[in-house]
Amino acid sequence: MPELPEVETIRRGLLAGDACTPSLIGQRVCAVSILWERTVAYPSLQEFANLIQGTVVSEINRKGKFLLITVDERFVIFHLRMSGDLRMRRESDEPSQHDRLILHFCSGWKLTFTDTRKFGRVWLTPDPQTVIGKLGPEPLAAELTNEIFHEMLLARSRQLKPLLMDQSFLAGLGNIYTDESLFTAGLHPLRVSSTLTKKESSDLLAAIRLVLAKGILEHGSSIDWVYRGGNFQNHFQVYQRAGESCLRCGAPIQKFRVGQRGTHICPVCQPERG
DNA sequence: CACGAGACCTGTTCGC
DNA sequence: TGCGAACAGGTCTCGT
Repeated sequence: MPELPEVETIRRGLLAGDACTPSLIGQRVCAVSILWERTVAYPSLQEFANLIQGTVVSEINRKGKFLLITVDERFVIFHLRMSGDLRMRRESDEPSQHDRLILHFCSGWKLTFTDTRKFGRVWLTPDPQTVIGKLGPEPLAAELTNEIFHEMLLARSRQLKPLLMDQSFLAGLGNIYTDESLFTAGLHPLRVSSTLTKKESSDLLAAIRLVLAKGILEHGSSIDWVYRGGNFQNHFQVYQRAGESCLRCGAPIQKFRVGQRGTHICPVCQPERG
């Protein structure tokens, strides 16, 4: 599920709650269940359980694909990786087969971290920088200007797709939103970052922001068996559309591998040479 | 520094 | 129908 728009959707849901679910804010932790030990990246299982006990949730923030939940003077930081999901459930609700960690609240609700593939991780730390300190800038932040972004691209000599997916370069893009952004910008995934003109660079940043904003507006993408109610999958221009017609020019969408990741382009709209 | 391969995991889909 | 291979929204580590 989770790239920036999906994590942001989860954050907003936990923050606001809905008709059937309370907000995560204000919940007091009365116990924790750790069902897959490797889920806890830091500290030890024992310390994690001891330190979180009795704390109260006061804030939910996001940086890139990380979700930061403030509990008293510390932060519970989740990374959902490939298949993680977070939701509020009643204590009386049936446990899910893939629950990996559960925060039990005094209110009778619980926050369940469900993660089929077990790649997801959680940290509990007083200093978030130890976990998210190496992340690049938020693509949606106003401080990231066209000039800065162009300089960032010129400072590297890397293929655009792996560079955009590098979280230390830019925080939040994954496979789907990278492919969609490159298509929107009309740039080939293998273009070398240092060759981009000022215009191409600002077009790319605008494309990234447009695609991410649409993704958030549609509550993220719901693919395969993991369904959260997002709708962005119905707006894909190239992702998962190999062989289908480009919605802009009609040429068949191509799929190939870039750095072990399935990559989708329109060969006409995204020529190899700029 | 840049890049590819392998590892970490489970579940679904595809090809024979 | 059955079975193995390939593939999936991510990231880390290692070798070249």
